[in-house]
Amino acid sequence: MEKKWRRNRFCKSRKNAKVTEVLYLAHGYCATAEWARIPLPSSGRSNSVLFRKSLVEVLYAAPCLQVPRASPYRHTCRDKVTFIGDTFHCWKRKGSQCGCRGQASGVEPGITASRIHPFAEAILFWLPGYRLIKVVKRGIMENREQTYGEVNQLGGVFVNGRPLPNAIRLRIVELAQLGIRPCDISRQLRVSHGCVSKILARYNETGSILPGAIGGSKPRVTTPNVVKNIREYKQSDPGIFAWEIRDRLLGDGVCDKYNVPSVSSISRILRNKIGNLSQPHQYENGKQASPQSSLSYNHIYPYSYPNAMSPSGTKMSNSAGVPVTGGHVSISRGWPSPHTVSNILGIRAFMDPSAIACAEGYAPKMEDWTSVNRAAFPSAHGVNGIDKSAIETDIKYPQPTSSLSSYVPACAYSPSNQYGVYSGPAGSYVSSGHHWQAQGSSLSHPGAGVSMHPSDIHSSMAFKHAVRDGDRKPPSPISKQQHEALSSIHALSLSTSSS
DNA sequence: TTCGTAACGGTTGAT
DNA sequence: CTATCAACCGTTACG
Repeated sequence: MEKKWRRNRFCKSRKNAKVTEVLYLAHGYCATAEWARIPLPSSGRSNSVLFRKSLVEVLYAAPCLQVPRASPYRHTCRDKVTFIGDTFHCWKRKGSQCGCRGQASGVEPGITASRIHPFAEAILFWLPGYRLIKVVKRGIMENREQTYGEVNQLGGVFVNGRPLPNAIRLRIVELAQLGIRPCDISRQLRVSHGCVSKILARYNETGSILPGAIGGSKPRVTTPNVVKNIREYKQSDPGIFAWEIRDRLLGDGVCDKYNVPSVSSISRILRNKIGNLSQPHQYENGKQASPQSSLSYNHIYPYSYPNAMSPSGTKMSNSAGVPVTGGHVSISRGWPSPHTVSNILGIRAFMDPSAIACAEGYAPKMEDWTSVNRAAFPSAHGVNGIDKSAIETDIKYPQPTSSLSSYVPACAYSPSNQYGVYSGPAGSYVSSGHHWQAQGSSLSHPGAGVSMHPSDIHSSMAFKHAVRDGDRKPPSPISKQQHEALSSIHALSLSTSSS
């Protein structure tokens, strides 16, 4: 934290450095007076234009404070803000209504500012006199040990180290296909532009919206089959060099360039496993290699996912049922259905109750994101169908009890689970030149204010064959609630705020 | 202003 | 069971 602070504190070249600082204060990142004094003006009215501007930008970054641009301060220099219908009322500390009002869209009555956005209350405490009175550390940022989510500068919620929910990733791609600029997508979805750029670039390259496989290790290259071949080479030519063995492994097709052991590995094998050639086949006698395991690590690497779950919930070995596409790193993980948006959205699971039953491990976690999505993006879905008990089963990211719970993300789905929302090893998408151009008529109208219905997307949008991860994951269906979450994402208004 | 990218701090899962 | 490692993540700041 302090590192971040310093990085920005001394980043004089950035015009919006103060914005960042204010945001960090709002996060509760730097709650001590010592920290707070440094960049701030000592008194109110003598503040610089830049600083005032910065505060305005901060306020605009806070989604709860959709105040008229004409006079943001008039509405925000109060301690409390309560939303009543579409009108928000600013309150003084003592509880008397000051009469300031403004329009706030998409806000339910009676919700306080801090529930709309974790920045809000801290900013409100900050603003009067432009002096730091008190930094209110909200629950979401109160204690790092209890923090399950963070808020970026755009007000979006994210979990550090974890991928964005697939629904949002999909939304990014959808909006891009509608012709919306990445910067606008970034603002609208409150996802950093770097992330938008990355996801779009990846989609452009691979046709998949999926994140990469996190964790795990590279598959062993010294498979029993490789060891067996090395032994045979050594037996047939005791004076053979390790690099010669390596060449022969490649030449004989035992390995390819992706999984051929290094010379040092071969040396180690020779030393440790084949050192005593008087005991031939000791390896096979001890650890009988399955015929599958010797087949094709080369087709799995570098995106092996040995722990991927099969639809039946049983562990699937890497090579079991892996379609091998000659030499190419096809890396299918046994996805049976086409890589269409419908499958990406888990429609198959939605239609198939038996499949839903297989997704129990995933459902509650996605639900956590559902709540996040609902909070962050005004949705047409008014009814919250979240299964509380399902949420509570997430032991890794339990729902906090603070009033900010709607902001707290609990994106704890494992990669395999997350991937499980998607399915399909390709086939339906025909790459045709510009990936970013609309591929269906219903998506080809980048006009302003377009409201996109989920069904439009489902029916008209198809994803290219995913050459990375998507087609290597077994299908793991999603629940109805997850589908609802995705729908709520789709129900977003596409109106972009041009700056 | 927009966008690509590297640094960063984080998570994950195999070993 | 824990530590290590190498993959990936999204945010941030820079250019």
